[in-house]
Amino acid sequence: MSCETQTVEVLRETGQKATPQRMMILSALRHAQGHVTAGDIFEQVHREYPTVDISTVYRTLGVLKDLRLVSETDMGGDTTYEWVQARGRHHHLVCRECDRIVELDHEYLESLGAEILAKSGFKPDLDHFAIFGLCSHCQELPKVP
Amino acid sequence: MSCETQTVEVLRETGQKATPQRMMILSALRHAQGHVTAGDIFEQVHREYPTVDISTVYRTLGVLKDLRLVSETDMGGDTTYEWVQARGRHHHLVCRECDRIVELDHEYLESLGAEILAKSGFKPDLDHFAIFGLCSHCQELPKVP
DNA sequence: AATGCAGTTGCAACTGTTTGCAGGAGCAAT
DNA sequence: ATTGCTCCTGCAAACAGTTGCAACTGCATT
Repeated sequence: MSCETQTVEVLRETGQKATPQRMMILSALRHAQGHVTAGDIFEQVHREYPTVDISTVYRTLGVLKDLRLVSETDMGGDTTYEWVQARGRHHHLVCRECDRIVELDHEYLESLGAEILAKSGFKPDLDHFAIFGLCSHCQELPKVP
Repeated sequence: MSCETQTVEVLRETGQKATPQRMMILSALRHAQGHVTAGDIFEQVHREYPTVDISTVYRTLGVLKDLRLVSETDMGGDTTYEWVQARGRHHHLVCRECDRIVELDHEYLESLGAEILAKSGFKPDLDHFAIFGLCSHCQELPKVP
């Protein structure tokens, strides 16, 4: 079963509809390399289908996020979205001084998730985290703005 | 040294100024129970000092956040702020189905922070986290919107 | 007490994101 | 193929939060 058909199934199973707008947004997300903003997607879809509205993009991203098909992350600038199957689970360390971003392997959060589930019964979504802090470089600097 | 004086010192040491507006925002933050939004603070300060602008509130919160005197957290609604000394480090588990919020002890994140620092040299700010997921109650439910 | 300058303020305009609404369209059943 | 119900869409208006700017002010220095 193709990726497209599979997503359509998931939508229908949850009582939702596969509209042309959604298909184009889906396609833009899947073909994107890495993280994209709602604006990026809007721009791309708008080229082929000029009447789509940015609110439809946001609403579709919301639906896909609820279905856990895309991850939503705030890394300091505009909110970014990513097709989760594209890259698997990974996270980001965002430096609050220099804004540099380093990737973090999922394994670091795996045990945290298991621990929280075991002790409180809460099942955390640990698909895509942004953790702010100071990178090794900026920790040594005597704070020069 | 009082809490007020101490904060004023921190501001001056970093080349910043202790203005009446900032003092009132500071006071509103410290006397608040728990998390407050920028709007809450604005409303309170505005009563005594009607000419303050909401942008001043946001800018002051930004300064205090950079100084690590307040924490900033997105728990789903408007961004909330908290005077860090008031409650110490704690975190929140936010259910994506029912929006219920459970507190999480700091100890769960302590080892994660140490591990990240040891292996990547990045020093994460783990003052106040919001972790989204499914609470134990909603995991059992057959998804009723 | 007066000075000078860097940091701060209020305003207004702007950004990204969300929401209410009335019309439109997908899809399951017939 | 038609129906009918429900969900979805585009629009416009609203929202929280940010930014550029000219005027102002805290405060270190004298």
